[in-house]
Amino acid sequence: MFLALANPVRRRLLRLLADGPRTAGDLANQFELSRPAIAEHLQVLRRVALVRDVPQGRQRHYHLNAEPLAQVGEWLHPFERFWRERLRSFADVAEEERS
Amino acid sequence: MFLALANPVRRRLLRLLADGPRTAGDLANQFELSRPAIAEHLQVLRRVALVRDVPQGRQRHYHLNAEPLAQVGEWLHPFERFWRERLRSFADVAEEERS
DNA sequence: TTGACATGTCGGGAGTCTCCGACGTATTTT
DNA sequence: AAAATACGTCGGAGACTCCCGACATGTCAA
Repeated sequence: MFLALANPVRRRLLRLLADGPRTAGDLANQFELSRPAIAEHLQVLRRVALVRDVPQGRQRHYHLNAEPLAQVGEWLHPFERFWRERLRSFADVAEEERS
Repeated sequence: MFLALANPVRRRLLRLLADGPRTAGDLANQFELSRPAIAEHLQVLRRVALVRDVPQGRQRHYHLNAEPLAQVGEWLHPFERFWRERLRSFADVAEEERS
């Protein structure tokens, strides 16, 4: 999961798919990389269920399945208070200065 | 950043530090790994500013600096709607079934 | 000052990641 | 049926990750 997100190409793939489904070749054309490289990245994303593929004729439409990302959100949650607290205290200071 | 979180040992280090500062040796004792291994993980976390170290005598106290994690939250944000929508529609279905 | 202690860093081995060209497979077109 | 298209996967090269034992550095205690 975190490992799948550790690669910038895969993160960009996910962002692209957030705008709607795309074919494998279409996705590959968005990068400087070779088509096999993208195919392998898509395989990684498929393994952690972040994308699903729907064969359609000789093409293959990939679409996002963002739900597993919720796990990341859950992991992140206990830490949120740290930067939110910091933001709140910053706001408080601003508040104080205004009065 | 994402790369730093890609390792389970480093994620566990961060969770440990969320409860308060600890010395390097103390942290190392929480793992089956050798002390040098932990020292290197801490170096990675230091490089992305997720931890800070405060030398104190011959020990070194590490403490969490969670702010860079906000970047992860920001990256995640555009995807949140996907699973939140799904959760809402699930709730709607439950609501419907009850009536 | 000498010895013990807490820690960082180096060298190197085993495994993994990332990438590519080449090849195999299924589907559509001619 | 044959050629073209859209893919996936394989073999292998190069870089990187993770780990450890050994060593270096700095600090406190006797």
